[in-house]
Amino acid sequence: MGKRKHEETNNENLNKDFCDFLSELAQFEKNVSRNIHKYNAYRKASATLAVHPTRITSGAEAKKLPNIGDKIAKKIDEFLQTGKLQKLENIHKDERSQAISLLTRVSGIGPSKAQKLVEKGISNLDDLKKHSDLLNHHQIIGLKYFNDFEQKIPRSEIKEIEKVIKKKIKKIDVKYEINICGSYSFCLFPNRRGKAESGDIDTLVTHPNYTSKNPDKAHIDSVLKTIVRKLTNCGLITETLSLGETKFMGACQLKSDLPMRRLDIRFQPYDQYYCSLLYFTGSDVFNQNMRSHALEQGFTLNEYTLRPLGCTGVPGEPVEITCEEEIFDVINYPYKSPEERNN
DNA sequence: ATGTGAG
DNA sequence: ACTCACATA
Repeated sequence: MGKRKHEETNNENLNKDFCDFLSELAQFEKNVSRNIHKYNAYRKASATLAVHPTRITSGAEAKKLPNIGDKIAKKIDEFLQTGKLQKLENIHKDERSQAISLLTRVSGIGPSKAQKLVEKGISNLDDLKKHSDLLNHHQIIGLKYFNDFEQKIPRSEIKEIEKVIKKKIKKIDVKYEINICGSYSFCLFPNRRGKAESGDIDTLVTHPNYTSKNPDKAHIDSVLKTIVRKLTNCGLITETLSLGETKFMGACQLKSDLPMRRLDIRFQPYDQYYCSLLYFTGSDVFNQNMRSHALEQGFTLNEYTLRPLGCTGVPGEPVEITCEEEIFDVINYPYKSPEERNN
């Protein structure tokens, strides 16, 4: 999902047109100007407007909100008066900017690599295909499946892939626990949050014998590699982008007439599994809210653990967690099923 | 070790 | 925000 521009904003955003141009400016600053501060500034401004309950009618009005200063206020006025932004018009006309923005959409190519390629005169995907010698393995696969990787994955397809993954892994040992996270989780229809489609397939795996206390490095290394080998042999996994002790990134294909899909598999310690599951199920906004609630209750929650905060603010020993509900329970937060975590 | 990239 | 994997030095 890394390459996708923006998350769906929830209930009717009255300032969506402003958010759109701010997001585009943010992308430009990140990918072309390589100015992370401006990138963050535009993103924050966009996020502020996205949740603002009323339609903004002037720059001055916007400026009263947090994260919006002089410059953005002026842009809002310009947009309100002319329906466009000269700065964006210029960017659209600029071939170098367009080339960098395009190359950046290839999985594995970031702003730095894109800039180097454009300096070498490469400005589109055909040029890039002719110069695959300049790309690493990840980037070659990203280019090969450029279109496939930008397709959303229907929930029904993820369900099928889930079946194959579970079947193959359980065949190694039924004690493995396997969950598909991300927007897949939320649903009544297809994904853990139940959204109808996802950008990629994020799989979490654990085994009771593998805990953070008892890492047994050599062994866990062979575990993930074995899983990946089996899923490759059965034809599901088609490409490996990276494979470490705890994380696989690659591609899979359910049927030959379907697109290649991005697949990640993480092997997590059993004692940290439910914090991970919560974290990777998201949504991002939900995680943020839940974490700040945890803080109010004197706990710190991250990808791995839920820990009480001592009076000095130092985190204590992790709370033992055996299911997702328990995390909600401990911090006194009303339980939300994955489908209810879209916000 | 450091930078890049993904998520 | 933070971590993992990789490439290069």
